[in-house]
Amino acid sequence: MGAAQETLGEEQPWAEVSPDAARRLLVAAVEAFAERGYHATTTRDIAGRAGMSPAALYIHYKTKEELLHRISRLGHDKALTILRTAADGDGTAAERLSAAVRSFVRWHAGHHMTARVVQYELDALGEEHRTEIVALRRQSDAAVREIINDGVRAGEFDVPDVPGTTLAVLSLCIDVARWFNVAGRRTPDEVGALYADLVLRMVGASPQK
Amino acid sequence: MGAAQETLGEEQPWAEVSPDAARRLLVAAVEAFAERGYHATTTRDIAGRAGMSPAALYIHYKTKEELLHRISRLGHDKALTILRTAADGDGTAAERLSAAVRSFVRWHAGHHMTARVVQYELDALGEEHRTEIVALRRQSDAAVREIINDGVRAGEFDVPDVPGTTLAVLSLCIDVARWFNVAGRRTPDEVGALYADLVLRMVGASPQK
DNA sequence: CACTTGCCTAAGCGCTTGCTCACCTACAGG
DNA sequence: CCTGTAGGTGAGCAAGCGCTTAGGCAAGTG
Repeated sequence: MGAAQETLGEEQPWAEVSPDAARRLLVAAVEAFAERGYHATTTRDIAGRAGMSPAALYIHYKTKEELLHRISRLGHDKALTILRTAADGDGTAAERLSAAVRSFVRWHAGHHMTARVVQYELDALGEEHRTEIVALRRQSDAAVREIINDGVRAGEFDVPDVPGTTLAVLSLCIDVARWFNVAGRRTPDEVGALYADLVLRMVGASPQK
Repeated sequence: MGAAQETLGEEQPWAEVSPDAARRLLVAAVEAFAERGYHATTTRDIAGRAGMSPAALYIHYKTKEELLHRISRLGHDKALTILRTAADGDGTAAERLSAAVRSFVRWHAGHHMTARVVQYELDALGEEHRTEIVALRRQSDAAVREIINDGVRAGEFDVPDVPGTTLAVLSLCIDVARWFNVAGRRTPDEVGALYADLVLRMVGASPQK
């Protein structure tokens, strides 16, 4: 149901997870965590959604927290890849910032279930796993700050507070996962385009077509 | 500890809650919900923080969910008041939008524990309570949209997509509650000023001092 | 004084939780 | 044919959950 809608997007998700039973459990966990939150989700619920008995979960994952960590890790890897691809691309700073926001937002809207878990269940992770994930987030931050700094140096942007603006841009994009609704009026593409425009205005780039 | 820092802000919080024991429980619940989330917080934890036995909680509140509802209701009332005050104030649309964002963000940063509970534990509420709160949120949305519409009509703003931009502005402000940290480098005032500037850029208002 | 009222606790009930364990089945290799 | 391995189940344990109950104590009122 929910997962099917998400699958319609760009690529087959979680293709890297095997065997099949482990992937089905992980998909079920994403749905459950996104709908009810990590702590409100029971292992029986996850196993049930995957069509298995509660005990089957523990053949593929040591604990419920390991499931969350796997989801969080894969999601953050994807998010970082999106931002780094845009940051390392060709073109002006404005073009790269626009591409970064557009694709980052599109991912958060199109995979809003995964994104919700990835972005809002951070402190349900154990100590070690959380520090690992926080390191990935700092790299995402660096990628965006890099583009904005480039734009300022090139005279394309007018940004008095680069770290603050970087924070605001990422915050704006991430929060899409909270409010985006499949039944809503906007498609992920439309939100991406709108947000790219808004962010260019935030950095004082001359409006582009 | 955490509550003390929050108290340093504008006014004595939760002054409207009485008797004293009920207020202590509510403050304890805000801290606990903000730190660990509603579902991960136990009634024993809340009562313990308030220096009472677990059973004492049920003298003042029927259920744990009623505690969350009270917090959510008071918080949303406060947030709506802030936005309506700014929207109904004097001055140009740019001045009113700037004031709205500045005070709204200042509240989310200064009372980030309360704000976190208010903004991110919505679906832990029961059916009835949630619909009540959602109605308040729609009013907040209307207040901001009102200002932006005024600005467009007056020719002060250049906004192609008013509903979308309204959504983005509110989203940007709300997400402050997620990342704001007391130990961080920025004060609530500074974040408010930064965000007011960014939002004016988003609506294409001519830069003001 | 007796009696009510407001606020609180110790004990614990019924249930659900994350997780385990003994056992089952399908199938591949020798 | 036997045996090892991968992937599954039903039953259930210990712990913790939200919440209730019976009762205690201090202050206010007739």
